[in-house]
Amino acid sequence: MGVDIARRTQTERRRESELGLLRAAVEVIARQGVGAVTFEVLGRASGFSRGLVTQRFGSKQRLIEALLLHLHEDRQKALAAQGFEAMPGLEAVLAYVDQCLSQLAERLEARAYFILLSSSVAEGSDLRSVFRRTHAEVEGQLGRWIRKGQAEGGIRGEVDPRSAALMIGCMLFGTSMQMLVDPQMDIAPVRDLSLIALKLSLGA
Amino acid sequence: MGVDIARRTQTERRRESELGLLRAAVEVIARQGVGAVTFEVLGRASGFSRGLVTQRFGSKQRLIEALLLHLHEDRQKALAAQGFEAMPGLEAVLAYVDQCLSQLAERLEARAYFILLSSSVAEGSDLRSVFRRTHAEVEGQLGRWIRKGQAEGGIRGEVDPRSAALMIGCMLFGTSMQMLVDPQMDIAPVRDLSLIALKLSLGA
DNA sequence: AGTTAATGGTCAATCAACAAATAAGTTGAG
DNA sequence: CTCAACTTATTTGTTGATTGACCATTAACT
Repeated sequence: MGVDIARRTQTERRRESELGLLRAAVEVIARQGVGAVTFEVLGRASGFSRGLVTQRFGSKQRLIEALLLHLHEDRQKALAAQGFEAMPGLEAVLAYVDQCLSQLAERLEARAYFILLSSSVAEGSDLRSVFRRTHAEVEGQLGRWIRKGQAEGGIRGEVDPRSAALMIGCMLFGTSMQMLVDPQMDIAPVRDLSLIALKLSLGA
Repeated sequence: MGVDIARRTQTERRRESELGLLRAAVEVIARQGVGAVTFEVLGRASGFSRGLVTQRFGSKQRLIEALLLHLHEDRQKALAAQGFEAMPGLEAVLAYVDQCLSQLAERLEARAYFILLSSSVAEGSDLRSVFRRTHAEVEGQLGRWIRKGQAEGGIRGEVDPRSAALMIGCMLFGTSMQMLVDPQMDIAPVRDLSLIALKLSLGA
């Protein structure tokens, strides 16, 4: 009985290669852009062969869709773990904005997400519908916090939660994009000003 | 001496074909995305042949660069014609924001601009440096208006003009992108809320 | 005639996708 | 327990389609 270090079950192999390919896709996209995503490059970056993507995902298109789903699920999980629900509404909104903007600098996944989003806009691809859904989810969440804030009295009642949520979404979107255009940008003052603007326009 | 309707000088021919190609590029980009921009498609859309782009611009890359320059110059001209300079600072800022957001729905050029921007982010292309410059110009302009507003007393003195300008730029950027992701989006409430937020956070 | 503009044939490179071949893991009969 | 048949995972060879670019030819202007 040798040291069966390398021995894994088929399910494990499958899972590991799938995650490996997704991770590789994130890195390639975040570092070199979607244009660099070829089966060849993906194979090298993942340590597998160029043929595996097709085997696992059927096509490049589907790999990207799977990746997007993966990124979104991760994001939702991270969100749930953050404890925003326990905070007062206004505070939750502000903390969420804060966290989104920080993540972009730190996490390759966040970069990859917005780069994919850019790509879908650039190509007019139907991946946009997926992004519409994920944005709608974010805005739904923001809207609930805003309503909660209104119930608590921390947020003015005249504010329309849907519109405010959408505006906040746009703000986050734009700041994230600007960071991708100009990575040198100092995000702190923009974040601070955005938070102030939100406090003033939402706060009771 | 026949009716020389079609007779043009070489310079005119050159200028017309160049503008025709640029106009075609705008339309293709705005309607079908940058992925659809091939010499073939561009030829058909412009009414010229697929070979002309290479003749006029040398390469696809250079066509895009020329287009970007063209779009930016047009935008600057439109801006100058708008009479923002005569307004009080705060008002100019708000009117500018308003105008940017309206244009996006109306003008193909504005769509094309942001689609190209998305593409440069998606591909990590060095076209981003051009966008950094154009954004810096917009922010410079906004910054001047803000300083003017501070001198006039309409904008609070504590506001840092550079950061505020950058924040406004991000807001515009994000709202524009969101419109490209979801053309069905109702922009009016977002615009109104954004303007309110700006008034509250900048206004004295 | 001479010069400049525009066209369309052609080529080489890139790349996604398919499929046949190989490697790794599983199962069950002896 | 073990090894051979079988299933599943992975690799590698190949192909067809797309497309940017080049260039020789034709058309338009001077």
